[in-house]
Amino acid sequence: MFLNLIKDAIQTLGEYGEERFIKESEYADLTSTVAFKIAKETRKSPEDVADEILTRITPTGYIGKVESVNGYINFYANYEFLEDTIEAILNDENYGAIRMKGKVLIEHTSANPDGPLHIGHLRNSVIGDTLARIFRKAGLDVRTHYYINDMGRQMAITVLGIENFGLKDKKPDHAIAEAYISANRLLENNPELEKKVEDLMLKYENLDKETERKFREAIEKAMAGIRATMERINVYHDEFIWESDFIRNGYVDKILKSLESRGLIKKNGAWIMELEGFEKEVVLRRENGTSLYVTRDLAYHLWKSENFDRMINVWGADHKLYGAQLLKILEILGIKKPEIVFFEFVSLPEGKMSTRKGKFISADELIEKVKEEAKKIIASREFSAEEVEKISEAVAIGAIRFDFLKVAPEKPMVFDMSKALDFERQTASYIQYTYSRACSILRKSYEEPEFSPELCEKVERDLVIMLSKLPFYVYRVVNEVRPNIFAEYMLALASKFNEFYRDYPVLKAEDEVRRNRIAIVSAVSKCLKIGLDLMGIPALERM
RNA sequence: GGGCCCGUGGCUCAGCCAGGACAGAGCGACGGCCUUCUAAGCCGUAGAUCGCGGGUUCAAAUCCCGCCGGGUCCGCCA
Repeated sequence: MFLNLIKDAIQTLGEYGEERFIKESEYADLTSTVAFKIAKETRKSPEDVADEILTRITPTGYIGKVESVNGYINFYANYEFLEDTIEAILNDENYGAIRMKGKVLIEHTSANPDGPLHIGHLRNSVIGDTLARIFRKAGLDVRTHYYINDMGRQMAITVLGIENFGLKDKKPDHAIAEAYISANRLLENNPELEKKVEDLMLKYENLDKETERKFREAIEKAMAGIRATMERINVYHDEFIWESDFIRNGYVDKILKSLESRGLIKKNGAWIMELEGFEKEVVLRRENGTSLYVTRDLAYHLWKSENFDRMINVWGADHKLYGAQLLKILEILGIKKPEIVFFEFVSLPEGKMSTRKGKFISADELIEKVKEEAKKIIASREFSAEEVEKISEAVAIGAIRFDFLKVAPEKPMVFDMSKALDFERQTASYIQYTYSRACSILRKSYEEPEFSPELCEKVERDLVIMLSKLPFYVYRVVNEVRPNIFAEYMLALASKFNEFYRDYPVLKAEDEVRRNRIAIVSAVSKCLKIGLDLMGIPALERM
C-alpha cells in the first residue's frame, strides 16, 4: 500500500518526482527534499523553491494534501488510502506480499558438522532464515541451502576422535563435539598423528568406501543434532548440500577446465591464480592433484548460477577476504556472482568462541536458559502446565531470534547472558505481548469491524499509515538485504499500538467509534501476526 | 605491516550506503499511572563535544583525508 503512496507522490510531483528524494518522515506521511537540490542549482532558498513547486502541482491518487515546510514538500494520504489499507489487510490473506519474480537461492548457517550450533551460528541462521521468509513473502521463488563442509580437516579429526574415544550417549551433535575436542587434544600431544589425519582426508577425497562410511556416519550424527536445534528455533532448509558432491558430479572438473584457459600458473602440478588487487595468490589444485575448499566452492557457485537468478550467501565476516577472492574468480570465469551478507562475530565476554577448544555457548544451552527465565515470569499467572510450557518456549525462541535479528549484521556483538535473559522492552516478547493484547480485545468483541477514516484520532491514523508500510518493509529487506530494519519496524508498530491501547478504549467506545476501533485492532493484530511469522517468531494469543 | 568492519547519553542499539526539519529508542536512575480491553504495558524528568583532527557543502552522525581505540582476515586449511 505504502508503495502506492510513494508512487502517487512521485506522480504528483511530476517533473520533480525523483524517487531518491522521496523519504519517510516523522512530520508527514512522506516528504521530498527535491527543493534543496534545486535550490542549490538555482541559488534560491529551498523554502522559495518548495513554495514554487507547490503552486505547480495537484495531488493525485492517494495523496490528499501537500504542504511546503522549511523547504520540505510534505505529503499526506487521503481517506481513501486509509480505507484501502484497512480493507487490504482485513481481506487479503496474504497481506504484505508484493509481486516480485525470480528464483533465489539463500545459503546460510552451513556450520561445520563437528559439533552443535553455538550462539555465533545462531546469528547466521536467524539472518538467513528471516531473509528467506521475507523474500518468499515478496513473491520470490526461494530455496534455502545448508552447505555441509564434509571434506575438511575438522571432519578427519572428528573421525579420528570417534575411533579413539567413541561417542558418548547424549544429543548427537554434542557427542560429536566431545570426540572432536578430545581428538584435538590428542593431536596436540601426539603430533605424529597428523599423518593419519592427512591420510583420512586424502582417502575421503579419493572416494574410498570405508572412509566415506566413517565420515558419513559422523556427519549424519552431527547434522541430526544440528537440524533438531534449527527446527526448534524455526529455521528450515530446503536442501543440505554436501561439498563432496561437487567432486562426484563433475562440477569441480568443469571449473578446473574452465580455469585452464584463463591465465593460470602451473607449478609442479599445482594450479595457481594471481588475482589483481590481492596480495596472495590462490591455489586451486594441489601438487598431489586434489582440490581445495575454494575449488569446490567455485563448483558449487557454478551450479547455483545455472539454476538461480539471485544467490545470497550469509557468511561470517572472517570470510571477507575469501569471499572477495571467490567473487573475483567467478568474475574472471564469467559466472554470475552471489551477493554475500557478512555478519560480524558474536564473541563471549572472555573472548572468541572456538568449537575446537570447547569454548562456546551452544544454542541448545541458550534456549534452555532463556526458557527457564521465561517460566519464572509467567509462574504467577493462571496458566496450565501445558500452556506454561508452550508460552515459555515461544517466548524463548522469540527472544533469541529477535536479539540477533535486530542488530545490524556489520555490528560485532559481545554476548551477554544476563541481557539475553532480560525480557524488557525492545524484545520479541514485547511484540508478542502486544499481539496478545490485541487478540484479547478481539476475543471479547462480537461486532463486525467497520472502518471510518474520518473518525480516526491522530494515533489511529498513524497506526494505519504504519500498517500500510508492511509491504514496503518487505520490499526494502529484499532490496537492501538487511533484515534488522524489519525488526525495527515491528517494534515501532507494537509501540504505536500500545500507545493507542492506553488512550483509546475499544470495547467501551460507542457504536461506530467502537466498530472503527475494532477494525483497527483487527488490522493491527493481523499485521503483528504476519510480521512475527516473517521473523520466525511464534505469535501467542495469550501470554 | 596491509585489507575489511565497528566506535552515537552510564549500558545496549537505530539512523550512515542514496547529506537536510530539534541525533531517535530501550535498559539503568528519578517521578507518576492498574475498582476501566492482559502493568511482559503507558506517561514524564535528568542524561550526547555522534572516538579525535582536518576538509567538501547553504547544510555532515551521514561524504573525503589523516589519526586513535577495538575486532577480524592475510595456509598447496576449511
